[in-house]
Amino acid sequence: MGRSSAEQASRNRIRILESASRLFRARGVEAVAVAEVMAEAGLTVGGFYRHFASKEELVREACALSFAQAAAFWRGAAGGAEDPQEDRILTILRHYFRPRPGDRACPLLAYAPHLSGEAEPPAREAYGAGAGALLAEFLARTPEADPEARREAQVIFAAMVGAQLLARASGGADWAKELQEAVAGAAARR
Amino acid sequence: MGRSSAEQASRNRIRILESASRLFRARGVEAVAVAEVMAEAGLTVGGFYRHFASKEELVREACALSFAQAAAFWRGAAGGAEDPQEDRILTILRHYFRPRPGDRACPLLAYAPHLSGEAEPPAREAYGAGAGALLAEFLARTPEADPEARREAQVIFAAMVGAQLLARASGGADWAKELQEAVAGAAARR
DNA sequence: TGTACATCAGTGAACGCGCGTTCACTGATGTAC
DNA sequence: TGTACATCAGTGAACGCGCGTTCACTGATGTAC
Repeated sequence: MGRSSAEQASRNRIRILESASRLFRARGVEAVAVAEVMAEAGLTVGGFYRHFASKEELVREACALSFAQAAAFWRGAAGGAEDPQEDRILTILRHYFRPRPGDRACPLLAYAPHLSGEAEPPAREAYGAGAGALLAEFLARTPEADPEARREAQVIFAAMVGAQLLARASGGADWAKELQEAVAGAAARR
Repeated sequence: MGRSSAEQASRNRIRILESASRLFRARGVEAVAVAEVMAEAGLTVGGFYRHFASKEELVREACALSFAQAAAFWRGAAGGAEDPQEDRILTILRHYFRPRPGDRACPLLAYAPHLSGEAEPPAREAYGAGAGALLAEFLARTPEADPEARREAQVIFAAMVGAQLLARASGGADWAKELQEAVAGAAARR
């Protein structure tokens, strides 16, 4: 196989990013090799560096994509609730805790470990921007003029992430499930 | 250097665990090499396998130790509050968010990434037990007979963990600090 | 108590493996005339 | 439009490095007599 056309090449670039987003969300950044991402995209390792300067750069762009996908999913989930009167935050939260295929796992958790250690600023910024946007999506479902409701929603957002982390890490311990229920209860009771 | 005495050996074993606990909490399990743990304990790599069957086994025991240390620290922090009338959950939470040396970082976050992926059950159980005990320590500071207060404390616990995760991963983004403040506010207002 | 010997904690080098990255090469694409 | 040539997306093997683990060896410790 020789050189690909410019259009084919940019299609491939997108495929690589989509594969990376899926795999990183499913198994985390460290556990996924560049070669695996390329194979998933139907390519071989060598070509990778025609598209990205390093794995770090791939992580940055895949991270941004993952957050964009999650935000779009939240919009769809909250918009498409059966009962339009139902609390939209609660809808998102139910979706969040529902078991789902790994490749749609929450980027908030999936990319965090790789960044908490020794990551460079650009990667942190990609995460910070994406996660901030997701939080904004969440808080947009709360009355503008009510700062108290906003703070409550912030607490619920943080609790949602924390409870999910603990449930995953403990392998679904009972106390972790109890935490999730408490968070869902708080969201319902707002 | 030849064989060490039985007492020296068991002292060394403890030193290895303490080094591992420090390093794992500071930088995470994956980022710390066995050789580094041994060097920190004043030993060399080769001797490691006289004490532990594998790195995984070290992780399990270090994880248990880290949680025990954190629980003891919480007890001390809550017990030693200047104003004995001050809310003890709030005291723990203030401690939790306060910046501190990496080697005292929260095991809830430090060990989670290594387990969320493909860890074996025994490691998950060590985490589940330790984290469950830490949660119990937290909930013990809430009135026994008030199930509503208990649920509130559970939400605050989860929110505390989630807010800290987001603050770390985003590198201290403004929105993350705002989350932390909202959580602290909720704990104060209980 | 003293002596001979087996045990085994700790050493330091080497092995094996996975992974990020590089490189010479291929041949279709794009371009200049 | 056709032709000659440069470009460069993608290939597949190789390199280099870090890390978990193994291994032959050392010599102090522990034990049997």
